[in-house]
Amino acid sequence: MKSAEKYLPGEIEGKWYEHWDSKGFFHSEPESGPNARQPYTMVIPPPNVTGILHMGHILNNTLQDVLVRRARMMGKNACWVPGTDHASIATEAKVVAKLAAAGISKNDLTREEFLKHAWEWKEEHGGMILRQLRKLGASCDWRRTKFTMDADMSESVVKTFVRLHEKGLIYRGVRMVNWDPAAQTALSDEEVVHREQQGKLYYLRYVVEGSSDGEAVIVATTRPETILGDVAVCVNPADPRYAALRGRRVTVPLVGRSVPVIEDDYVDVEFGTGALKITPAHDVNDFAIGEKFGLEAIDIFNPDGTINDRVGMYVGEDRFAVREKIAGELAAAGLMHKAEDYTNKVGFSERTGAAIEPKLSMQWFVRMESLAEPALKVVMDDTVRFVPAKYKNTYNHWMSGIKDWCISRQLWWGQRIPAYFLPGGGFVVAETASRALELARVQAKNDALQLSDLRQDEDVLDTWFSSWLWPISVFDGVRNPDNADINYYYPTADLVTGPDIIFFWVARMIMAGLDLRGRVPFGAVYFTGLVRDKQGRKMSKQLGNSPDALELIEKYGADGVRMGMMLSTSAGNDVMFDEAMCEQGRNFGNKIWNAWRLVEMWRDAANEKCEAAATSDSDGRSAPQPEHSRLAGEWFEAALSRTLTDIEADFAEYRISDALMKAYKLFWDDFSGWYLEIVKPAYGAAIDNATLTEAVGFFERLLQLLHPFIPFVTEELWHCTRERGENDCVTVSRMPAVSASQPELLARFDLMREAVTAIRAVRRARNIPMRDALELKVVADENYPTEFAPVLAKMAGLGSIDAVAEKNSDWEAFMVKTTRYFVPVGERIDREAELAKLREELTYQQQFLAMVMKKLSNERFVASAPAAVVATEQAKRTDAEARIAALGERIAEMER
RNA sequence: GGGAGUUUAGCUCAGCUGGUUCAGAGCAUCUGCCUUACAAGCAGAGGGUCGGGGGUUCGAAUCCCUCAACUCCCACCA
Repeated sequence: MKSAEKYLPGEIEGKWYEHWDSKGFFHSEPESGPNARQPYTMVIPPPNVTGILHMGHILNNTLQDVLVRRARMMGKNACWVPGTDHASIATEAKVVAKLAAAGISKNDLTREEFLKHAWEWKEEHGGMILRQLRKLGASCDWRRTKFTMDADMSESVVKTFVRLHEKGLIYRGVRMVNWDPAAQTALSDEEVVHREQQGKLYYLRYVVEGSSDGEAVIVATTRPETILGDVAVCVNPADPRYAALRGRRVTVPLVGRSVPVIEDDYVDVEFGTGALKITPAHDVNDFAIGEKFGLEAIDIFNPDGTINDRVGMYVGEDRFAVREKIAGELAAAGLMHKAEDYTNKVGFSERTGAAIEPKLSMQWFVRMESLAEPALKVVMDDTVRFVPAKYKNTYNHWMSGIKDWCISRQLWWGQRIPAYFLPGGGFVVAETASRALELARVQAKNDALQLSDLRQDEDVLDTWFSSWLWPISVFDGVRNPDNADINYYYPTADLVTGPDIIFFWVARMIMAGLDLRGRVPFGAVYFTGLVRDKQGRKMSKQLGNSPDALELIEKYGADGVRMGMMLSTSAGNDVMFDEAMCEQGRNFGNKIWNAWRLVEMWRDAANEKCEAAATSDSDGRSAPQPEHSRLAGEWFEAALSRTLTDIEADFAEYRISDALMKAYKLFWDDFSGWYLEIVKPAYGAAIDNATLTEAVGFFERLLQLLHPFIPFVTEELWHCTRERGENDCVTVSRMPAVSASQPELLARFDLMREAVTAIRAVRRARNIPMRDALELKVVADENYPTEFAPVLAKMAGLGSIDAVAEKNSDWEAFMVKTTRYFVPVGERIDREAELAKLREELTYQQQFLAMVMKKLSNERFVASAPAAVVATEQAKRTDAEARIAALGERIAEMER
């Protein structure tokens, strides 16, 4: 295949994805036997089924794809399972909104009707994000695509619920829960976000009963509307101010209810007035106190946050409207002592944004303590490695103080709780209705009980109750715990996700993994940061500061966008995303493209010559390989090998951006800037076969090295380097092997490069063009890379290199390490400038030597520093002394 | 209120258990080049008291203390 003239990512990307997919390169099956490959398993953090690709997904999935593609090329049997999440509350909210727009209220529909709409919505909008992931190049095993509400996945969820219930880890009870009045469901603690809010602190007068002078207790509250549910006023028993109130009763303002004054040391004497109103139904602490004192809990709210008819005031009005209104009426009635500005933290629903109402209700909970204990241990001892490790702290803190998990949601979209209520009270929990009936008959001691007598719990389970099974359920390991897939693929290798769901998801997956399979679900968790914009703001829809992911891909190519992301990310740190990075990525693709065009040009020229030779019957054999090309090959082999080694180390530490940067520099600087320039034939000359073969070979290995990062352009060019069958793709090729490390060779090549740079500087200063050959003189010592002289000659445009012992006055001089080089520039030498430069250099070297000598003459240094450190200081001294001597000589010569 | 983290060049970040001329990289900037692979490029250059202060040490960007700024997480003070 011949490369196109210009690098246009849009023209090649889609084509290759289709090809990979049609070949099934990303599909994995378990292997066994002596030749079985090791699995490398990863499960995608399932995006919301109706979501669309945003920058966070790009970051997250590119990282995963890099890891998966690399593992595949390292000879592992890579399996990356994709899928989507039903996102109970968010999806239901969307469906409700859509129905509302069509004039349909959820309340008018039956559960079945609503679910039909929801499934329609899912079919229509679902899975778009998965198609977008293909654009990004994600090498998922699409045949394994899962949805958390697929029949088998739901079965796994129900089975797990039953199992945990049997183990006594699930219970039902009336608890204070976080009530979302918008979604009209309970939420787990993790789904509530606390934000500061400007409000008022109202000081209300509770008149003491039986006092003639209108004596009152002043109570401070931020929520005056809740006085409707007041059942007591509480003071600290040690508070002398209220000693006289012991055993008295007070009247709740406006409401007129008579409530007792109780005493509990929970009350902070310092805060407010030291007197607290007790509203057990609407405050967690009040609830605890209410229980302690056996007080009634008066729930004053409807599920939607309006006032109910329990008290008969403000019925049907919204809680916030009532707050305003009641404050005014209290003031009018002289029951408002004062109101002051106050900032407090209010909980909001993560999904709907509604202010959370603490509400007493009957819910299902999972007992967490016994699950959390082993799950904490495996993270602290690195059985599950957290990258970066700082998240171990966060995890530890949460796990140590873990609360029970409220798993019931008053929604329809999700797995319905498999609990069945009996007509005469009580309930049974079972995987199926028929099993439930069996159990119910036993429990009720009534064989005549029919299915229609049972009433299944209306609630569904928290979405995370299905997500926490994900690494197991995608391999059907819940229903069939001994199947081939789960045995081969579990535990997975790495998990890539955001720290924001460390509790929601990561912690719970570890618990589920340990509980269901006795093994952790993954070996490492790589936490990505948040994607922020250039100004450091979180990317969000509201701010509109998030670039359209697909437009970016359109503009820079998926390779460019992937590269832009990878360049600006390090584990756990937020990504300050800058589109300029994508441009850099695109430019890199262009660089690779053009480098190939150069090599291809040489090849075409060589072939033409060969054909011409064949027809003209003359000798068509290639010229012998020039020495500089042979040397360049030797060097680049070593450079490539070193980079491969370094990159391996980076991957072991999950330093993906470092790895990419190394590959980037290897390609751009070493390969394109040096190797290709060294072996480039003179204008009009043909390249020799040996060099051409070697150059193509290097190019192919570079493509392999780069492929995990930028899969598309590398695949395209892979098919240009030689004729290949349709199965011969870089994506399924084996990563090149590392050859022997040659640090000495690389170091000496670098000395040569420095000499080239110095000679180029001389040319620039004297305005000597490359076509004018220079003669280099060198006082060769052990730091003179004599073996690379042919390369030096070519790259610096030298006519000759001669060993000399002494400097001539019209030679311009420079040093590389301890080696002295001279370039005769004839009349063009600028004596004064040269002298000034030399003196400056001399001063620097003298200062440096003085510094070294100070160290070395410090007895304590020599005595306490390790021998190796002292030795390097000695070497520095020798070097510096040599340089100073040389500089002195040169200056003396110049001055002569 | 508790905890964690960050602070190094204009920007984004490396710098692992203190010691290689350690003060780095990429991008950006500036200078000179349209040199037949690439101007999405080439050859170069400039740029930082490593947040402030104090300490430990022969030696500190690196360890300790302290102050400051920013970020995140957790938490029931009305």
